[in-house]
Formats: sequence, structure tokens, C-alpha cells
Amino acid sequence: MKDRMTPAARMTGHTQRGQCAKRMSILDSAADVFCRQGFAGASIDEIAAVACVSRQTIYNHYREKETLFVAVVEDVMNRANAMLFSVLSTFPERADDLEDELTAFAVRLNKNCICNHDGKFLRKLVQTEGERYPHLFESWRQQGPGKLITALSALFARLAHKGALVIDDFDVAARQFVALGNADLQMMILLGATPTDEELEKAARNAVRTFLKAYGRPEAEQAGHPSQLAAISG
Amino acid sequence: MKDRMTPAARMTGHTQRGQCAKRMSILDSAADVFCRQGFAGASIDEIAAVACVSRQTIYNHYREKETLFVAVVEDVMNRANAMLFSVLSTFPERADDLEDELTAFAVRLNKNCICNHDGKFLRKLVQTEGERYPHLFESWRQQGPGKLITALSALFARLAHKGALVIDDFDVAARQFVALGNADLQMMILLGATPTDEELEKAARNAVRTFLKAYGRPEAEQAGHPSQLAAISG
DNA sequence: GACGTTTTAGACAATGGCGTCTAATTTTAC
DNA sequence: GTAAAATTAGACGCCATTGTCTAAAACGTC
Repeated sequence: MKDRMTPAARMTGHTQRGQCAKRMSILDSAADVFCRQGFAGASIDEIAAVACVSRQTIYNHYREKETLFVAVVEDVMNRANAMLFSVLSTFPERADDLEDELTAFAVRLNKNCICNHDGKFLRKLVQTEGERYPHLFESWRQQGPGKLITALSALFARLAHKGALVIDDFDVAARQFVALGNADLQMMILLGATPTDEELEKAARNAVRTFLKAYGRPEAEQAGHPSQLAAISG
Repeated sequence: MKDRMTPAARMTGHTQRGQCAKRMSILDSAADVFCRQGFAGASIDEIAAVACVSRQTIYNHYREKETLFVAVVEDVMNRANAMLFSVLSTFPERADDLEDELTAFAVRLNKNCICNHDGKFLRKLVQTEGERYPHLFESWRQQGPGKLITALSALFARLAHKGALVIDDFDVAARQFVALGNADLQMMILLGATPTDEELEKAARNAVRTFLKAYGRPEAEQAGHPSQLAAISG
């Protein structure tokens, strides 16, 4: 049904040759199956089939199902955290065009960190298996979402220091920025659906407008986009 | 470990006697086990043990595991929707003390609809089994969250009509109200943890303050709570 | 107290998944 | 080309689970 990529096609970019190729194919396919079926529902045979690999090869790399699962989660967590900080590094420095820049940033955050494949995987697995593997996801929680909020609040603090924003509690503002960014996408996020670019853009625009209404410097707000209110109603 | 209630103690209020008691005990226990283990990981024997009921009794009421699962989900969905509309009916009518009243409302919403047992169950199951039972959860999505936003936006429209709020897009505002309410609790919600009353209160307070900064009538905002900014920083 | 219904415990076959093993085959390294 | 390493297909034992069946026990009602 859903056209699945062959493992060769799946590994884009530099082709790690040798055993590493199989390893990555296994990790990728296992992530896919674990995500769809959960730990209990995923069968090694299905993972092997998706990875185009024999079952023994999997047991060759990973002692047992649980070992594979932990490796998959750690792999996805590392990718997700790397992507998160890559996106964080694009946070707008200058305060000109703050609405547009923050909107573009929110789009990147939602698209590459929250609505993407890895984000869906982690949400699902943290919810379903989080209680069974507390320490496994705890480290992710601290290094991923935890640091996101810390970093975001520091960045907002800089913008506030420059006079572009008026914020009383940076930490709360950071969390609210992320929450507002998800507001229009919550059901899609829950269902694991992928929003279109227009949906992403619109959600981010709505979020940033409200965020700036709450935290923006009053005079800058109206000076920047005088036609704002008129444009929304359409 | 976690002290489980005996099935008799679990059914509060009017004691439906006869087979109905067993039925409810089975539904309750099955919800518990399905929520913890997922559909694939849940075993009928464990459900029977938790319900203090023999396995055959379960098969007596429900033809097979899937039948039981569907019944459980429908049961929880009905309870959750009923609770949602019960909470919705407490939305503040008058515009006096809007911050306090909206905060109390947000606390009720989070506590009784989102962070409670049923909310956790539905989030988990929608994510893990939603793709396998599309129509089952689709009806919930429409009648639960869908109607929540519709109703909330209508209620906000009334407040705006009274001049208590300044809102351009009621639908967006409704979604943002809910999203802001979750902002400080997102990780707890993801983990299925239960926030304390103080955490609920603080999260709702932060949310409503920001919501009113964005959508509150400018003069009402400062007139109502002049010491607001000073109080937050502590 | 007697009768019909419900529940119970346990046995049972069937299924499917996990993890091991082996022997053959392919790939890689030199 | 050859030797070592990796991979493969398939068979295998083991165990957990599903769903059925049966005979005994408990329950509720009259």
C-alpha cells in the first residue's frame, strides 16, 4: 500500500558502506515499525522484512528486542536534538520585522522538530513506553525540550533587553511561544498528520501575532504593520 | 505496587447491581490495562485479574479482544465528552473579575478534561491505535475537541460583544486559550503525570494573564489589577 | 428450598513471536 | 584468488496469548 522506500534509497547522502549501512537500515525500519505498532506490537520479523534484512542479522547487531528498541530511541533522540538546536540557531537576532522573522522561526520549529517524523515517533513512544523506560526518556526530556525552553527564554530575554519585547517571565513566555505555535495544529499533532506548508505558515502567523500582542512593545506593534487588523478578518 | 482499588470500591455512587456491576468493572479495568500496555500489549488475563473476574466472564460480555477494546474506548469517550460539556457550562458569563473567573475555568478544564485519567487514556490511545480505528476516534474528535473549540469561540464572541475582550478571530482565540492553558503543563501531559493543584492554578494564571494581555480590553486590564506586573516577578 | 442464570477455574488447541542454531551463500579485505 | 567476516533462509524449542469448552460453584428470584 504505502510505497516504502528500499533501504538503499532511504539512506540519503554519504553512503556509509559495510555493516554500517545495514545498521542504519535496521534502525530506520525499526523506528518505523515501533512507531506504528508500539514495542509490544512490533515483531522482529516485520522489522527485518521492512529493512530487507534477515532476522538473524538483527540479532547479530542487537542482543534482543529491547536492546534494539533502546538503540532506536537513542538514535532518534540524537537526531531530534541535533535538529532542534539547528533550528534554535536560526532564532532572529535583530528586532526588525520581528513578526515575520518570528513567524518564519515558528514555522521551522514546527515543521522540523514537532510535526516531522522524529517528533511524532518521540511523542508516541514517550507516551506509550515512557513509564517502562523512565531514564531512557528522562535524558531526552532534559536535553531536548528542557534545553529548548532554556535557550528560547534566553533568546527572548535578549530581545527584551533590546527593547523589542516586554516580558515579565522569560521562561513562561518561552513555553507560551511554543504552545501558541501548536495551537492550530494540536489535532494534527495528536494524530501524527503532516500539515501542509500553508497550514504551517498560517498557524505560525496566528501564534506570533498573539504572542506579540501580549509581549510586543506597544508602539512598535502598530508602527510595523498598521494594516494588521484589517488583513486578518479575510 | 500501585494500590489498585477493588472493583467494588471503584464504582462510586449508585451501585448498579447484577451483571452491570461486572460489566463496569471489566470496562474500568480494561481501560486501565489498555492504557498502560496498549492494545497489543494488554492481555485478557491481566484485565480479568485486575477486574477480579474470570476470563470467561469477559468473553461472556464481549465476543473478542477487539470488541472489548472498542467498548472501552466508546465508554471513555462518552464520559470524557460529558465531562467536557459539564465544564463548558461553567464558562464565566459576566465580565467582572474576568481574570479570576477565566483562570478558575482554565483550571477546571485542565484538571477535569485534559490531565485526568480519561484525557490521558484518550490521548494515548488516539495516538497509538488511531490509525487502526479511524472512524472510532473520528467521531470523538468531532464531538469532543471539535465542539469544545466551537463552543469556546462562541463564548468568547459573547464576551467580546459585551466589550470585555477584543478578538479578531474567535476560533483562533479559542484554540489559543486552550493551548496557553497547556503551556506550562505540556511535559506533564505528555508523560501522563497528574499536576498538583498549585501547578494547575499557576499554569492557568499564567495562561489567562497572557491571553488577556493579547485579547483583553486595554483599559479594563490595568484598571482591574494594577499590581499585576509587580506580583509576577516573584 | 428449587430452578435458571451467571460466574468460575482450569484444561485445551491453535497461533504467533522470540531467540537460537546451522549450513549455505554472499560480501569484504588483502 | 583466497580467507575471514557478514548475511541469509529456514528449522527449532519455548513461551505467552487468544479463544473455546466443561463441570462445578455461586447467585438471584420466586
